[in-house]
Amino acid sequence: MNFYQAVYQVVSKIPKGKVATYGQVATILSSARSAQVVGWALRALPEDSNIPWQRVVGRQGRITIIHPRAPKELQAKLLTREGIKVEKKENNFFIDLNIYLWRIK
DNA sequence: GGTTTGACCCTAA
DNA sequence: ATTAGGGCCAAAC
Repeated sequence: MNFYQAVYQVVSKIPKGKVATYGQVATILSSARSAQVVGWALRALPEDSNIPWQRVVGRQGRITIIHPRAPKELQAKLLTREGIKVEKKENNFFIDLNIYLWRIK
């Protein structure tokens, strides 16, 4: 299994209503400095994928997506639909990690 | 196999 | 507190 597949496995485990950070996913994969590669993996997903890519955000809870087919407004909308409160400030979207961060027991 | 590319993150100032 | 700069690393060429 390649790194991308491993990323998809972890992301699939993020429960609905929670979010994880790129760095967190990388850390789970014992590759703490590969946060950017996690983003790369998600960017490679097909549009009709069933992977919950919208549940991954930046370290500060900010939506950092850059993808023509998936604007950040879409990610914000999908998260809102899952019951997550998304805050818009200055053309950016933020999630309160104190509330919504996925914590592994 | 060297080079390029960033849905990132940490550090220093 | 806020920001610019640079390191990171797997894939695609």
